[in-house]
Amino acid sequence: MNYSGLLKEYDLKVTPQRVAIVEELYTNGHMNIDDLYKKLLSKFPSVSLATIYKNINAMVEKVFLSEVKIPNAKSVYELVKAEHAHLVCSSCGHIEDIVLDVSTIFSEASQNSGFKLDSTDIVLSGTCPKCQ
Amino acid sequence: MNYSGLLKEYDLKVTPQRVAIVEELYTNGHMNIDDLYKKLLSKFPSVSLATIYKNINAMVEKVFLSEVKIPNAKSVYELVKAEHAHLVCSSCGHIEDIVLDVSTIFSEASQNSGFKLDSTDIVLSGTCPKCQ
DNA sequence: TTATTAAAGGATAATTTTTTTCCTTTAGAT
DNA sequence: ATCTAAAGGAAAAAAATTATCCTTTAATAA
Repeated sequence: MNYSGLLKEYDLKVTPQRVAIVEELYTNGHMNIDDLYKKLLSKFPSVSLATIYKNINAMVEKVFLSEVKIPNAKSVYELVKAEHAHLVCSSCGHIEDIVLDVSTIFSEASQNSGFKLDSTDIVLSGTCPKCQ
Repeated sequence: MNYSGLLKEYDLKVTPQRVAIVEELYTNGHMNIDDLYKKLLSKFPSVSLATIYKNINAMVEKVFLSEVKIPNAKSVYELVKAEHAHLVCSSCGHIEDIVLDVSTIFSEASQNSGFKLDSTDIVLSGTCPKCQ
């Protein structure tokens, strides 16, 4: 995967720290700030936590990453991709993506509320196959 | 509405500060920590922010309140009630409840993932009627 | 009603989390 | 190779949350 290219597409200057962040997120799917910091520290022993924050914020700003708020846990970040929901295992914390057909819910909600909707955030919690 | 009774049902000692918190949430539906603190300050000029935190945590612990994580905003709290989703206006910040039929999504997700699901957190964002 | 006690409130300190500042380094363009 | 705006790192500052300690009070029972 061409991480530098991805960063450029989103008007983000390519630095080793940024490439590492994107690489980690690409590999692990969902990570919180601490996960990222620990991973980056092993590659860049002097990396600063502020660098993680500044970069995550910049990437979210450019709509290259998105923040996923998880019940009873810290937010995780992921690369922006096609719309999807999230599954969270309350037992082991594992998070995975799932594509759902939300059109019914979407129209049901618009009609009943009068809102002009433009995005959905769906997190389903339960127990993953391994933890059952 | 009998706020003291509600608190007792959830094994929470009845204090004026707690009654005020429940009253505010009952009246306003969804409030964040700062909203609550400001409201309580007007009734109890010497109330401490720590009291708000301690009580909110206690009430969440007893499953009397629940935290709702909102995209790009602070969490809000609400009285626990029948399952429902949330609508958020990106323009004015207004939040309202909406009851949706999530059974389809629920079974779709369980079947495709193997997760044993037990709760859904759904936040739909858009523009409310007033802001359109 | 009063006395007792465990819990809650308030003030403050301590932690934790996140952002900002300031200076040095570096990526990207010339 | 040079220049410049932006990024990194260290540290401080700010913001958010939790803990501590003492006082007050709600709930219980005498």
